Amino acid sequence: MSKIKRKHEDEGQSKPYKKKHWSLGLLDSMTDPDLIVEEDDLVTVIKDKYPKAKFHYLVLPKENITNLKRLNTSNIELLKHIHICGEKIIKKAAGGRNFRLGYHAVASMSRLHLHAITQDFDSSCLKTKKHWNSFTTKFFVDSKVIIKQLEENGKVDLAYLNPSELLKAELKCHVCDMKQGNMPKLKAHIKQHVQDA
DNA sequence: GTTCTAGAAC
DNA sequence: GTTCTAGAAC
Repeated sequence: MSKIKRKHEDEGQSKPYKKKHWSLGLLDSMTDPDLIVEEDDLVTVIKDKYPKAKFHYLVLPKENITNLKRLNTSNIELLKHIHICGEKIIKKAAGGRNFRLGYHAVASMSRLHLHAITQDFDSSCLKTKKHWNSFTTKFFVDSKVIIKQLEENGKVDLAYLNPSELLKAELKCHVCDMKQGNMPKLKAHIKQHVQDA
């Protein structure tokens, strides 16, 4: 089941191939049949291309909303819909498992996306301190917090979190708070919590 | 966001 | 000598 490649379509006499910037990659993923899980008029649900846990999905609006800063009160209903879609897919695919629904305080990839991710963090794609801290510190902002902020302030502003500092924090187990010296040790450590969950 | 790899850390 | 991380990528 190899997927069809289409990278040579710009070869030949036509204008030179101009590669899209990596930060726009989610827009391609949103139309990739291999990644799409569910879809409706408002959102697309895809599998994260580099999942950081056994179950890791992204819920993205079809509307061109770049990031959290672009949100205003008119988007509240959309955010609630995104939340429900995340909840639904994770319960359907990974029913009974612990999971979180949230946004990265500062996302690398364009197009607003909700992470729906189980808390096993059992994945070979989870490699760096930045990965870890982006899902286990306050850098990961619960969807409900975002919605509440939008309702109360009419906008989302997370500057108070000092996001870039959060990513440099010491490695700490998300279950028992035990500090770990490096990523391999952390990954070995969290395996002992799997039975608990 | 990932890949690659130099050089730090062990 | 091997493991691990952090920074460049035109």
